[in-house]
Amino acid sequence: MSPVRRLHPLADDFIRRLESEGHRVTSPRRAVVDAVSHREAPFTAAELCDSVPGIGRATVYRNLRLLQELGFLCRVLMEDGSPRYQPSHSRHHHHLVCVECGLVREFDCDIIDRLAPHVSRQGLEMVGHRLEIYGRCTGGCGRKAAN
Amino acid sequence: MSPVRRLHPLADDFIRRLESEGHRVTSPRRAVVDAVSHREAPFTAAELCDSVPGIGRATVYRNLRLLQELGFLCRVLMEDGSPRYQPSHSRHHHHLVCVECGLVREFDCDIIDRLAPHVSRQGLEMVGHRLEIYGRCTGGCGRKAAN
DNA sequence: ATTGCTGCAAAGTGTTTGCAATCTG
DNA sequence: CAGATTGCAAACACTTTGCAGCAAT
Repeated sequence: MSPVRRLHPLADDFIRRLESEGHRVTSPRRAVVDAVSHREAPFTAAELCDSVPGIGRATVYRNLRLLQELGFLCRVLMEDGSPRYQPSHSRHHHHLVCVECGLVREFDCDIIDRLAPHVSRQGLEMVGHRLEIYGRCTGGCGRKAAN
Repeated sequence: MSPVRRLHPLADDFIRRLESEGHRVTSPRRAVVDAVSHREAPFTAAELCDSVPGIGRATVYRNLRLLQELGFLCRVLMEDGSPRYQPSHSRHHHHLVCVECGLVREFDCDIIDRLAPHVSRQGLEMVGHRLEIYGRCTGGCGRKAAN
């Protein structure tokens, strides 16, 4: 157990879900979960490493993957294809990515699923998709790669 | 100049466009363009390197980038985020990617652009997007990562 | 007491860069 | 000929892995 510092509410939820799925709650894992929970804008793996000093890169990556698998985090691809991570707030959604400040909003819409028949006509049975929309915050976002 | 072997018609077109834009047509470049033109399924940079033996990796990468910039090639992201390349046949399109055989079809539709007002309501002025649809060839594709 | 988790360092990927030599236009 | 292009190898950036020790349950 050890120093039980106060956790972000989201982190608290994640921890509970980790426990309930039989994963061990270690102190490094707790730190990663907590760091992740505080993020507003999507972050890179390297940034996450920086925000949990003293914790090994490998551990950060391993937990990053675990959190993705459990659906706590989603991976967002930036315009150049590089991945960022962000806490996932809803089950299925797309991403609105500001190319200026890097902010990502979730965006719900089932428009793609409605393409299924159209796609099927092209000879493909749809099993998934990736949609990211890039743009600029209207009204100016100012902040650069906010955090 | 040197050994002017017969080129794929598409390659021929690319070469002409390269010339007209002031790029030099060297023999390695010609080889890359030709190799690229023969591909049906999307390929990785490594595969392209293999198909132009004797030509440096760096050269392949540099030309790969040039061809993308000129719009001859498009980059397709597979489900895991890894990039593949494919000759681009139309200006704007999305991709239908078979997760079994790796085949990629182009898919035209302006559905995303029609989301613009909706997105704008979320505070983002859309400047671009990425849409890839994953699925399985109906009727069975058989071939594994064709090409 | 198990056995999952961690840290380290090494090994992988995949892509880019510095630079001298080479080739095109 | 000037300047773009190439090849090589080294450098990079990012992520994974092997393994021995540690710690949560």
